[in-house]
Amino acid sequence: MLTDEYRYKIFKLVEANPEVSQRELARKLGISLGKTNFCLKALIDKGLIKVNNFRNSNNKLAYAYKLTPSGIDEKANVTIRFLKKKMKEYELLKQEIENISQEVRHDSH
Amino acid sequence: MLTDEYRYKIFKLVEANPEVSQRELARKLGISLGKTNFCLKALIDKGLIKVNNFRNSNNKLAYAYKLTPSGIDEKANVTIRFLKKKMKEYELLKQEIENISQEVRHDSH
DNA sequence: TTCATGCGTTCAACAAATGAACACAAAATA
DNA sequence: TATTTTGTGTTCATTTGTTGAACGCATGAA
Repeated sequence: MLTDEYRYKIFKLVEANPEVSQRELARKLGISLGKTNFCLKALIDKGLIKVNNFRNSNNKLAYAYKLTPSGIDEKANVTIRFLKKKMKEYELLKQEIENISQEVRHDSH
Repeated sequence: MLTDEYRYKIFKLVEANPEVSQRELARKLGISLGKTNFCLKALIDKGLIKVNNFRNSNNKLAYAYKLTPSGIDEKANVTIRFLKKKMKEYELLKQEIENISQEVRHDSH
């Protein structure tokens, strides 16, 4: 399942390091290789990321994942969406902590 | 899967309203009836909650879920554990929001 | 008696995630 | 050159977690 969390993180990681492998991506995302492949391919299929084969400094064939122009746009959108979601979570969490703290104080007195 | 979140919420809901049905519990927990039954039974099997059959004011047979003495102890423990977990989440979330906010500011300038 | 309601319980079906296994290409080694 | 090793993306059977319709049962209502 491809959520904004993974959209955001994949865009960010790929932009920072286009030569990242799917295995390393999986490790950094904290998810399995299979899911990483699924999410990444979804972004590729939508034309937001493209795959380049290129020769690196050692003349070795390597993969590079690059954000397309629409991918760059989408990264900005997703980042804002994800941030807003996190800020909402933050407020809810703050309230929940206050509520539980009050329960704890109340129960122990 | 029975996590501290549901342990905490079930203890709290059952203590506040022992006559709650599993369907109402499910609704308040925001999970399915099957999962509610699974979690509640786990707490019953551990001797933390006991089931009473009793006659209510209309002489109708009804169920009541009551925290046992060890259940009351465990509720206090779980509440503290859950609160600590939420406070850790809170700090992580705060940091994450700061990081993303900075990215957004940086990218748009 | 018969029907309707509401209870806990079950479990087939679904959804999501995993990671071992695979085909392939390049590099390293014999 | 030929062979083995390494590292890539890809696949998919398996596992894990969740759902909610369906069931048996007990009570109240008709």
